[in-house]
Amino acid sequence: MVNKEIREPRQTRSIEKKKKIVEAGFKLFCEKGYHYTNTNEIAKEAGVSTGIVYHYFKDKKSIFLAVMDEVIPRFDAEKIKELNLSKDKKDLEAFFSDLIDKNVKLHQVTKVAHEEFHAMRHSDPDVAAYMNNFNNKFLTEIAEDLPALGFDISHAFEKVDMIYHLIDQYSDAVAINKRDDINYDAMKKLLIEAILNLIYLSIAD
Amino acid sequence: MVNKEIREPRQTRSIEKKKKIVEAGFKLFCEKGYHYTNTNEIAKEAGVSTGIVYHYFKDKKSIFLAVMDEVIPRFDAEKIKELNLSKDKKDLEAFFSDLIDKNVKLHQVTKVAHEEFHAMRHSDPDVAAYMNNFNNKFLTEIAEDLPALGFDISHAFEKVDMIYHLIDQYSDAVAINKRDDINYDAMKKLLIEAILNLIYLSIAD
Amino acid sequence: MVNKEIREPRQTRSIEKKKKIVEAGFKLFCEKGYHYTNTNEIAKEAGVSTGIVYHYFKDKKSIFLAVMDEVIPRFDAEKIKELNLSKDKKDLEAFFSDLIDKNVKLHQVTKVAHEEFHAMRHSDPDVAAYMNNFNNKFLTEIAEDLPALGFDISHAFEKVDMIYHLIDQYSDAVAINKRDDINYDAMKKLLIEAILNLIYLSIAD
Amino acid sequence: MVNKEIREPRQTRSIEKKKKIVEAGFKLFCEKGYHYTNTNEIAKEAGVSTGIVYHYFKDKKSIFLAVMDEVIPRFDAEKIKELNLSKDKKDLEAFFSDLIDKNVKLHQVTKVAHEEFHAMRHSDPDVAAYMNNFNNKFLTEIAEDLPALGFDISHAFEKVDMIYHLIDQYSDAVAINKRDDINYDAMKKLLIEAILNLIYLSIAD
DNA sequence: AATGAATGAGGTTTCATTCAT
DNA sequence: TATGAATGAAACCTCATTCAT
Repeated sequence: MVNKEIREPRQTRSIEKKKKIVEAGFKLFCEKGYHYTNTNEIAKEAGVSTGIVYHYFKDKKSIFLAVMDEVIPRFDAEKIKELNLSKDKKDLEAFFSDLIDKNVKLHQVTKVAHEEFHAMRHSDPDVAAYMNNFNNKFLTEIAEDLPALGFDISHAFEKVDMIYHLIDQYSDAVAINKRDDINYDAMKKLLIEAILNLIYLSIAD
Repeated sequence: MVNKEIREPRQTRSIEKKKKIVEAGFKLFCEKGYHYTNTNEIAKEAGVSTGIVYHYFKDKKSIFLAVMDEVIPRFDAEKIKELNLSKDKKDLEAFFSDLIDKNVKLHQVTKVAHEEFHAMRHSDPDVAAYMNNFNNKFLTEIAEDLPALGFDISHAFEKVDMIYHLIDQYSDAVAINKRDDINYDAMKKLLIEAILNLIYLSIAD
Repeated sequence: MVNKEIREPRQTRSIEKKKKIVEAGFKLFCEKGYHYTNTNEIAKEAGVSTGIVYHYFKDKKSIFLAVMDEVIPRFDAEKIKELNLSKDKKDLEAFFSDLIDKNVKLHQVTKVAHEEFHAMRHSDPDVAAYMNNFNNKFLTEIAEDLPALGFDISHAFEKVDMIYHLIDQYSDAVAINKRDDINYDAMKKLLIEAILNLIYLSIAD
Repeated sequence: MVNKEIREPRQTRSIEKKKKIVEAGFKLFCEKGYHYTNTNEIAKEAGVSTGIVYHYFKDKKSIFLAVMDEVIPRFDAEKIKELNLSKDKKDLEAFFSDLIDKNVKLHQVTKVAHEEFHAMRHSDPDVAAYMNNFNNKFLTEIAEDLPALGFDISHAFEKVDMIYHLIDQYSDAVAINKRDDINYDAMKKLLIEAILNLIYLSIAD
């Protein structure tokens, strides 16, 4: 029917309105989940009319995708910032301790958002593609940057992937799913040891 | 001739019907996600009428809860079976290699289910409570069994948790989200080394 | 998504409900036109709920198609009945006079319906295909039946088509779009003469 | 240097803009039908803004009415031109053959428009009034012109009407709704014969 | 005279749940 | 127990029209 592309508004006020919709979507998706948030609520939360939402977005899912576009890079930007910040660190133990602490905090803040993204990933191929692609790119970049950071290690891509998930898993556990029988401080020490061991591990091809 | 009908006891047939509904729900939730599966489809897939679904279940969410109740233990039973099966193994390297391979296979089937359960956690406190407890209980059990299996290691709970997630993460990567720049055979070797290192790692409290 | 075929209800009460929806659609489409009738109105007019409409029909257009399916054959059945009725007529002039009169009356009754069908034909290919097919089949059948009726004329198909439209056009003019400067009685006589001439006309191939 | 702008008179530019909107409306109404064309599309097709459309036209229907006002006369002007062009023809057979051919060509373009106008007639009394009058006026004019063209025939109005519709019907069939079992060349010959017969037909009042 | 973002009522359709049988 | 037709609230989305600029 109508060739209806998603508008990229030029004027400042318009961009702000689009942003407001994305922010409203982000807030509500986090609070209630994608499927329990309806477009009228998003419009109301953004302080705009129903119609204008569809002026800027093709459909509800596009709002979600825009939220991801907006939010995920914001999170990962913070992660990379942490990384750069410690470029000249020689004490790897302290570096990872720091990195882990920061990641835990980030998890505490972004928890709901990540959960929702994760949830959507399952039932929607577009979301899945987006998230997989993003994570992979992120990890590949880090692995590629390692030599410049002074690390010349074998199987960098594989190790970075493993380390990333170890840290993420730990952060997740601390931030979201705490167990009584786990000593998280001890676990953190184990984690750092495991990471350091892993970095200098070499295997026979 | 005497009309001698074979009468299936009602309760049994009921239970079977209920089971069919749960199986149908499980299948469809995995395939399409909770929110994209409707009750008519579940009924059709189960080979029963729409109405009867509401005879056995209060509402749609109850079907989901029943699926969790029914399905998650089944998976974990399989996992534990694998573990028991190799109780007498002395060669840990070979043991973990085997365990990883089996977990990869299991993953392709269970991952979708787990993701869906995880996804629902966000929008429903009942699901959240269930999920948070389950995995934890499973891991706690394994850690508690370790001494009986001949392993007397420090920080068993923490290590089991880390190892479990390392393996799970690897399985996930292989089964679902493969990257081009990763050599998964090398990664597996690294993984096993890391696990073995971790097991005998000791840290100062 | 869901494979949702249009149900063909078996039970009598269901069939009646489906019929009611079609009748309601027919009535409202005639009164207000397809685009000015909404599905809620159809449901209300049929005395059913909105939902059940979509139990029997895939979408709004399907209701329209069903109305056509139901109504057009009904009209044409009447036309053909007239034709059979006069199988043994020898006086062609009287026969056509009669046929024309009846067609005029039919036009007066079916006018609105036909106009609506015609209107939809333009903007909807499905409707167009249906109507073209129907009319063509109807005329072809008549032409094929002519020998059995005792008429062995050349170019029967072409002639039947022309005669049909001549009569239809006349009926339309009388029933719907009367002009002051036309003497419709005289026109009818001309029409009959033209038809008779046409029947026995032969042309060189 | 004197800033000497060439100033297009406002009114003229306005009229041109209005014309563009009408042309756009005509094009889109023909292509997709009135109800499937929205005002934004018309504006875009006309190369103007949405707002300005409502400066020149009260509402969407007014655009349609303007399209009719503008377009129908244009077509009929062409038809009459064809007629005049052959004023001095003596060979009626050749004349009609030519007229038919030209009408067939014209039909492909005008038919869609006429159908749409016709369709709108049903749901709108304004359109109905306009349409009912227009064709009638056109045919009346031709019939009144006939004596001046050298034809002094009885029942001119009725015959012109019938001939017009015979040709139109034929053109329609050839241009739009071709059937396999019809030989359109033969049909054309029959058509011309029928017309000639009709012209000189006299009936008893 | 001109723009195009903005409005919001209203349309079509879905689906968890109920109910007559 | 069992059926599946029936309900109707609520979701997503469209579009004629208005309005701030």
